[in-house]
Amino acid sequence: MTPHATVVESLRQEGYRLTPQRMMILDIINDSVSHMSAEEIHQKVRERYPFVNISTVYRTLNLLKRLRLISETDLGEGYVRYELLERERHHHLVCRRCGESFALEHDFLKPLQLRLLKKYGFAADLDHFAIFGLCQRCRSGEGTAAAGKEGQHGAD
Amino acid sequence: MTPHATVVESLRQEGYRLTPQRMMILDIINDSVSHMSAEEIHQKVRERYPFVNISTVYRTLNLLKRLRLISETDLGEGYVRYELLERERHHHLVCRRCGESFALEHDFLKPLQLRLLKKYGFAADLDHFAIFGLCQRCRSGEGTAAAGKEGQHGAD
DNA sequence: ATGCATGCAAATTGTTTGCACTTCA
DNA sequence: TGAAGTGCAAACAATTTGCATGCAT
Repeated sequence: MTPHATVVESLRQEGYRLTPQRMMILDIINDSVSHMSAEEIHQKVRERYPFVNISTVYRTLNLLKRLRLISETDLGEGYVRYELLERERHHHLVCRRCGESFALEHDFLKPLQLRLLKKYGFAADLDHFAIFGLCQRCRSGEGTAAAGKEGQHGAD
Repeated sequence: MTPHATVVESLRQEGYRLTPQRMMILDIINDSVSHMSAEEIHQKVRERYPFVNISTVYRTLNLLKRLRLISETDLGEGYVRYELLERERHHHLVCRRCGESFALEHDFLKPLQLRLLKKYGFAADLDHFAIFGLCQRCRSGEGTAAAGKEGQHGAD
């Protein structure tokens, strides 16, 4: 599948070249069901064409990020995940105890976004947020305490 | 100034030792006006007692974080900042273009926190959030584009 | 042709860890 | 006295960068 036309056009319009590497990386991100890490993207790209360097992946990711074509999300895993911004907005509730991650509809954050815009004229990038806390199960004491990461991490 | 009694007691009650290093680190965090990086804390501590190692700082910070006595905030600077959780909650709006940071009262996030609790039973750690976006000035085109960090970064 | 893009390897950097020594409870 | 805490240095791992080469426009 080819990257959605808008992404490609965004690149061209800004004067960036559409190299095979960038195409492949875009393809991968576009095809993926969920958000991927740089390493995962690199692996996938190499399955098709083994000579793409990880630094190229990072450089492309940074470019797309700067152009706001992809979002960057820190789920507290020690690396960040990327995803096309075209996708339907969604967010995550991440339990700091058991590590479980729950989806959160974007509508949940819309009021906040709107208030920030109205009161401060601040256009928040609430594209793909991660909110840390304690899930219901862990709160009620029966937490599995599996892969719990401590602390409050970033939303992208 | 001595760390607030509650913090000290929290430590003791959990069975942790109250070593001079931990005291000093707590003092520093407590005295500081704003949130500090691990490196800054280390520097300050060394002004008083030059033999405290950076790894001890990190270990102490992680301990306090685990006990939820301090918050960890990622302002997109490449390192995280720490702060006593006793403090009055506040958050940040960080402009991705000019890098400027604006304070945001906690009341702004309370509705979200409440809704997450009610609907999902999820107790969000909305202690010290950072929300990235475009500030009013930059939106109106007169952005200074000073230290702009690209991408969407985490709240702590 | 010419400057943007890539590959490669080395560097960076915040943070963590292993281990021996120390010290508090 | 014995586990918890510390110092030190080395390890880590994700990401970035310098530079020579290559390719798109």
